[in-house]
Amino acid sequence: MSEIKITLPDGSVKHFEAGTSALQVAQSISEGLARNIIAAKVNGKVVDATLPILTDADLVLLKWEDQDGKRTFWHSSAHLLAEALEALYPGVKLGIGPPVETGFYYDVDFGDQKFTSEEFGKLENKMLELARTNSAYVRKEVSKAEAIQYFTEKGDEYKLELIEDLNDGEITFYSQGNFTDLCRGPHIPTTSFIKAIKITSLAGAYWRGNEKNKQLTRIYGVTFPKKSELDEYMVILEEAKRRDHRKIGKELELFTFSEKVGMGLPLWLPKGARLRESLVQFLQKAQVAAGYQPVITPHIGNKNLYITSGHYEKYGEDAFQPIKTPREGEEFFLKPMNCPHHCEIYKASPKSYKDLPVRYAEFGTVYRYEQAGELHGLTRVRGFTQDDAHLFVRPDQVKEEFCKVIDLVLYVFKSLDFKDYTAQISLRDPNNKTKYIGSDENWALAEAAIIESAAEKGLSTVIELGEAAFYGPKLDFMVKDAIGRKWQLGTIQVDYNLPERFELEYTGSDNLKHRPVMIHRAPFGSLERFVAVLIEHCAGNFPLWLTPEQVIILPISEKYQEYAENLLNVLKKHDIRALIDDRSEKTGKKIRDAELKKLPLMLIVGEKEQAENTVSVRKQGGEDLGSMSVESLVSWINKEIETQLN
RNA sequence: GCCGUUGUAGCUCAGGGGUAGAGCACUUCCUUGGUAAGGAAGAGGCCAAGGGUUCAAAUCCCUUCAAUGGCUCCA
Repeated sequence: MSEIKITLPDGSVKHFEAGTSALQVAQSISEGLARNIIAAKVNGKVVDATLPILTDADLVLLKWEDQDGKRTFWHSSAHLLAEALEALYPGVKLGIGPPVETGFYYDVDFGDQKFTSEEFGKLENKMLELARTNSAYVRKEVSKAEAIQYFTEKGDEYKLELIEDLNDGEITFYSQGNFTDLCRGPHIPTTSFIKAIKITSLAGAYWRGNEKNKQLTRIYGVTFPKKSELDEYMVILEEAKRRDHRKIGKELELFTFSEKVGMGLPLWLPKGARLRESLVQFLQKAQVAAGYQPVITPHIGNKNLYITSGHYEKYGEDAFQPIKTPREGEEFFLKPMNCPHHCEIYKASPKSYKDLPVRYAEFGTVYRYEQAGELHGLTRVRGFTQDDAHLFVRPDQVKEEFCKVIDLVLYVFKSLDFKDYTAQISLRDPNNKTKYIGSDENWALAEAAIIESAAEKGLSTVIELGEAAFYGPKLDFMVKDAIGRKWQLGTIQVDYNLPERFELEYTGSDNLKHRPVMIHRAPFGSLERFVAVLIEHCAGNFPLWLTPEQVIILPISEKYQEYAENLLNVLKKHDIRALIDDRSEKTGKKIRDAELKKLPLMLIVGEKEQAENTVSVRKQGGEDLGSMSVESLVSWINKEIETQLN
């Protein structure tokens, strides 16, 4: 019997007989540890804890706490869901059942049977019942012929379709209880690990994600190894709902929608507009410092502009339809992006290599006819304002300019305390080039420029194929909302194509005409989406420099109304956004209301303050800053804001 | 656009085949107060819109619109 060396993460090496499983290794350490082992990572690959290890290996024992452990746990839960579905609804056909970020789903074809959310409880109970049978997840290698035979007999055409794409010799089945599924694994040792189950939602989902295929019923669920973890999860969900920008936006009177105005067309209320204005000023200042020049362009553009840019061919049918004029054949589109307009600004005068880079910036409002089912609060709308800019640069300047834009985006994120973002390099889908315009050479140049710049700035990035814009690759900054959905905020794009389409030129030092490269960029992405994500990040407690109302003056009684008004005037002179609560209410009530409106600073003024010409300052949340002169308050506020912005 | 869910007062929600309910917000009056809810009265609704079933519909059915959870899409 040969012996193998198992290296554990702490560097210790243990000797075992070949064929020992990760679970047995765990048992050799302690029974308690073994009870918590969900799966194992052998030489970097996640496998069943029960899989025999045949050679020397690095071994990581995976528990629930590990990301890969959770994924395995939820994947096995999907199998349990499928088993319960087959038991409750005989004849259902199964699609796929993978883990997701939180939980898992299974796509199911119910045929003629009905399944509604009222049956979640029944399904959960069945799953729990099956989990308690303590069935082992058993792996079995099968030949392609066996696999086809099994699912042909079962009549599951979806699985058969999946098997078609698999190679003989790499097909495995997993079984637990009365259920067998085509599956690569790995899985948890037995069903009894699953102690708490929640079926969370029901959705339609196209088979293999293709709109042309049949729509299956997707059942989402989440499971835990302890009941208490499920309870905690439900609390977190509740908390996330409290942070929802649609809820807070309503409560803080930031924005609204009107059926009459039209779906997906946000209306900014005074406080929301104030907030947005602060963001615009903040970025404008940073952009001027970085050498950008503001430009302004109209909200519509002639159809020919978009024929030139290529947008008409790509989106013409799915956009807001053109505005016609009394003149025969004349058509205008609501502008869906600002780039073509900016290209024409570039062309307004001849450019020398000495003029470049040219950086045109515009807070440009654009209109896109998003599909009805896609609209979502402020994050996906039909009319929105991009903090757009286009840089026209010489080829030798691409990387330097790209890096400077990365710096600007990072500055914006840092100022707003966005730490939890992903930098995503979105490249072309190499298997579906027809979706894109432009030559392979230009795409190669643009993709290389992005990858190199991101590396140079030391960004840790993920690469996504097929996520590029149709005219060029992108570096996208993705941020999660309260419930974990990912949204693209900042974006930087390198584009060799539009300069060609618009025949943009500059005269080089050689006195010949050259073609500039375009960089599209938007640090916020759009003000609407940015504000939405910002709200969810800070739960409506905006930084002092940004919040629509910074200070509220709370006179203790009507007797101090005049004093309060004097204070208000002083604050306004110092550009501090302040208001007075002059209702005939007690101080406790006024404080409570100010807290609910998330006002950062409350000034309580009564007999004492009036006599001493001071204010008593309470910060939101209850901290007492004591009493001070209004001048000291102003400098305190200014210092606070300065700290926040640096 | 597709599958599911929802739509009652400004907001949060209860109710439910027989003339619409609560709390908060709002208005007026009383109260003039010291760090998270003072008291009273009042006003506010075609129960999303349209059609059906019924003696009778906010309630049951259908259609549309909108919101919402997903899918697909996202210049």
